[in-house]
Amino acid sequence: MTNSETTSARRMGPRGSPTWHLMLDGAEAILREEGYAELTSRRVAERVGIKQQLVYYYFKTMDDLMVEAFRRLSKRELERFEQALAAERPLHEIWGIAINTNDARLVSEFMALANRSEGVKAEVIAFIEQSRRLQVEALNKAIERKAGKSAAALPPVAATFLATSVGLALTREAALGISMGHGEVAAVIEQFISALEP
Amino acid sequence: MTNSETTSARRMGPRGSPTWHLMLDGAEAILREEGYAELTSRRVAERVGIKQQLVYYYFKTMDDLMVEAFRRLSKRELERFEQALAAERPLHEIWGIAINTNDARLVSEFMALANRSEGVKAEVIAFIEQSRRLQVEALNKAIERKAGKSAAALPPVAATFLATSVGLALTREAALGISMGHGEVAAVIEQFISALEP
DNA sequence: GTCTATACACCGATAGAC
DNA sequence: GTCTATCGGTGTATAGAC
Repeated sequence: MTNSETTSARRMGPRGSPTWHLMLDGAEAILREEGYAELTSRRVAERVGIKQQLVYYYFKTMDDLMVEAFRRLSKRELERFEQALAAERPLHEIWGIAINTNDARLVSEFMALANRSEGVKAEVIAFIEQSRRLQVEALNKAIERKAGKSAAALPPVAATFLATSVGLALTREAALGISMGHGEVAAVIEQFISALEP
Repeated sequence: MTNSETTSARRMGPRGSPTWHLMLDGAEAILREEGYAELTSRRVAERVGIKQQLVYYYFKTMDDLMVEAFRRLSKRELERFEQALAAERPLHEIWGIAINTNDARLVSEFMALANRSEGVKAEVIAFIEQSRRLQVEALNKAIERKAGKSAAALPPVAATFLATSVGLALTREAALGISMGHGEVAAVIEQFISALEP
């Protein structure tokens, strides 16, 4: 009875259609510019120039819309990662991605969202673990390439974790207008990275 | 005319009264357990067992309530910092505070809130800068104490930034149920800290 | 100091016409 | 595929009685 599948299934639009993508574009823009508190069916509709109720033709609930939005973003980001990490100095690439301001806000909004939506949470966890896996793999390959190097300096997983978390903190603070110590930290990290990956 | 000070000032209760604190306690609990999306006058009232409208007797707007809540928390945390940092191995103390799960959630909710409220934003910025200043000061003193030591290893401000950002990332991921690489990172950081502060 | 009454905006979601 | 109509719920905030 409480099952939402069996009866009275509302009529639904096709996943992946142009309008479907348009709505997710709108949702992304709202998250990026205004934060998840403003992510409502009405605001999405307003943004893409359609009526509010049409959102529910393409997405069963707002929660579904959020999950789909993150899923799409996640896929896109992971592909970018794979491409970047294939370069010869993956640690440099990881650092470059980590301090990229553009998607930092978006990612952090989704992380906040993960605390309120089980569906989003599952996707966020999968994304973090998968990107870490990719990064570690890339680092391992790079180490093998110049084999015998002083690999004992830092386990790959620790290196990626460090780069990612420091990069996130830098961009988050920069968004607030804080810069205290940023120059010093960036210098230390970059020097360190260059030592590992000449 | 648009000034909210001049006329028709609503009747307001005293700042700092027991009920005032009670409401901030409720607000903190909500942020900690449910996130800032649930921080509404109705939920606060429900939590502390009073009527919703009474919130507006003690706080002009919900935004004011949030600012006051962070102000009170901030003061409390900075006092804890000052006390902890007076110990003989401040870097160890900073790390201990950074991986303290308890207030991490609270702080990160306020950071998200800072994106939506100018008032909260100003307080958050002041807090981050002040706590960093305290940490750097404590580290400098510790370095002077065992003077001549290999201080060139890492600028104090970089050390505190690293500890804080990695600690935050660890606790945030742990809250999501992720543990991949955490052991390795913690080991690296702790070994590093012990090398600087034997 | 706390309550009742109340206004008004916005939200998620459904039903059904075109 | 998109629209109109519409519901019940929840949010912020104010006015005024006790």
